[in-house]
Amino acid sequence: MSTIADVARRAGVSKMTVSRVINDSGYISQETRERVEQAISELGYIPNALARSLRFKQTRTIALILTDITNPFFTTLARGVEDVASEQGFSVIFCNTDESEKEEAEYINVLLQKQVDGLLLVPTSSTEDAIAPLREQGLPFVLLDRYVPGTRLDSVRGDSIHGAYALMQHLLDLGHRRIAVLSGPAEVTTSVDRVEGVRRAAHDAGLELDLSQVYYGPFSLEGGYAMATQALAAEPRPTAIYAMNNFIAMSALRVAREIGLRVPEDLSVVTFDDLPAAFVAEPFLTVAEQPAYEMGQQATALLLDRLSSKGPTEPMEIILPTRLIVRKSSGPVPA
Amino acid sequence: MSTIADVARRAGVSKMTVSRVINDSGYISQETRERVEQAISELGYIPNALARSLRFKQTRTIALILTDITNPFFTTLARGVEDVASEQGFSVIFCNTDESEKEEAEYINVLLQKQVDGLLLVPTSSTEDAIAPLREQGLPFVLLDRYVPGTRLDSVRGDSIHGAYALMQHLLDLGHRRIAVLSGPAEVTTSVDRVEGVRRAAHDAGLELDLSQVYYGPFSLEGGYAMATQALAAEPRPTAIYAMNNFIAMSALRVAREIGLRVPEDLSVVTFDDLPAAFVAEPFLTVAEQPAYEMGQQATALLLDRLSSKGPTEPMEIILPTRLIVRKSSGPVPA
DNA sequence: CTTGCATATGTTACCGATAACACACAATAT
DNA sequence: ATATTGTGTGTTATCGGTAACATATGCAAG
Repeated sequence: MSTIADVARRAGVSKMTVSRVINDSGYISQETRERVEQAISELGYIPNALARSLRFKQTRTIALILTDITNPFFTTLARGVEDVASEQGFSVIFCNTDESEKEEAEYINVLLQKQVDGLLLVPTSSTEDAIAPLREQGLPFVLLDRYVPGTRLDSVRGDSIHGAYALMQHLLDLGHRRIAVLSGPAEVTTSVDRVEGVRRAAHDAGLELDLSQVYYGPFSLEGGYAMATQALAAEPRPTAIYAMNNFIAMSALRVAREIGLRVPEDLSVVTFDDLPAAFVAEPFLTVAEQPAYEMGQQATALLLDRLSSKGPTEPMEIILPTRLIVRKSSGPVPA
Repeated sequence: MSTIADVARRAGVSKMTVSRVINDSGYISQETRERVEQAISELGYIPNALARSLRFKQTRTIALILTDITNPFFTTLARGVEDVASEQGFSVIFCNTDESEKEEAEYINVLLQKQVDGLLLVPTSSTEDAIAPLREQGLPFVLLDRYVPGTRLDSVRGDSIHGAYALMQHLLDLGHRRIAVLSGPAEVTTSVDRVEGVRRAAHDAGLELDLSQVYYGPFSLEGGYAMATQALAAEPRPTAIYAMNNFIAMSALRVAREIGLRVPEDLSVVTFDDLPAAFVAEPFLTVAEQPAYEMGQQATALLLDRLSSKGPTEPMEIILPTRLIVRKSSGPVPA
């Protein structure tokens, strides 16, 4: 691995002259430039970005901390992030926390050490603990998908309240009254907001949300399985299941099948988050779809914007609309 | 952002002493250690990994270059990579090439500049062009999923030949003889090997593969759609479609539905790559499943191993077995 | 003929860390 | 009493770049 000094020696000039050729800055005679370029290609010289970063205090690297890249919502979002970042010459480090605050804190610590220019974060907890070090070190960051209540921070997320409202309204319109809500963790803002959307829809229909019908658990297949099992064992059995994410919905479908319930004849199932068309031959689930790719794009654009513009600005909250897609998993109340 | 010099000043010692405290190296009196630790926490000092990396020539960062993180096979693989890497204290930069050699070359260039310690690469082309700079700069790398024919390089991949063989044998056992093979790009080794597996299975059954029934196209929904449309328009129509990846299979199912063919009654469909259980309520496709997560894990383990052990070793090719999972998308030949 | 500016290149210091070496002092060995 | 060893700390140089400043030459303007 040759350095700028090697190139300089070979071309018989100073390091500075080589630097000028590389960065096309200052005055260089045509002849010198050619000699330097010759030396560069002979040595296969590649500038060391580390050294540059050390001086410039800029790594042109950002990080994306999410809970699990394996969740198709986050996969798509990650793709949106990487597309925008790479277009603007930034690299993306990705990290999976699995909802662990400890993992999250460790990743943040490492990323601070690595001097990433900015951070996109799907926060695991609703407290400010995780982001405290970020503020302290002055690292620009944008919250993704979730936010931290009571703070004003840059954040990009789906419109959970209205999305949840529309989905609930759809069930109510179909005549459902016994609706089991399988939510994510009670501390996560997406859960809270979606339950709130559900509550409002019920309220606006002249009903009150039966809190005993709201289950809380992890946003995972296992969490969904446990909640669905419990919910469907209740008497009288709910006529609809309202899942707060795709994993939970998938488990609900599984449990329904296991206990011999047909969807939607015996049980309606609706959920947040759609699955990419590439994964489903025949789209079946009625969903509130979030624009995951755009979320990733916009969060990254916002972050990179923060990096380039110096002055402090008002925090920005970008809330993207969800889209209700009615399919075959929801139907009228069974007789 | 405070530096080691700030800490030293505040604690009234030299930078070296602070460095010793941080790294717990050399001799330090208890009293000095406490003063330094005090200063560190007062300043919220975080060591600059860039500066360290510059000295040590080690960034503890690797990169993963793949075609598209959105493909569930690669998503799962990426998760395997990140899990092993983070466990060993490495960060992962991820890059999507979309099968573009230009993108690939650009990413590689940037990553070389950023001094990543190693690279995991799903090569876009079958030539050595892309990896030439890697060898030249002496950057350790492991090929993933695909390889470069005629070279001996570290690589981890699925057993395409035997996987394809088993899947073909399954179709032949069911009595299918008119089988359309919807392959990926003809230059990609996974395509080549899978077609070879198909050919061998046919040969061993006393048949010869009808090359006019082999279609080549991108490993994408669009590619699959075009190939499936063409294949199913042929006369006599094939009784089975053999897709070489999940996207192609999904499009094949779509085309079948569009032209009113029932699967598997009118048409059997089999494919490489399974979808994670979380995405499918009722698993339907007969597949040759590749252990994507393990592939990511093993490739990363191999790469990190190369980084820590100095001496040159024999290149290692790890070929992981695929698993035939027979489901409902394949059935006997229609009468 | 001197001043001034454009052109071309080199020198020094620095970004933030650490290895290697130097130095000072105490305790122990001879 | 002196040499040796262990302990604790500081100084210098370095990783690979670049900003800021310094230097040198040629040519046009006053």
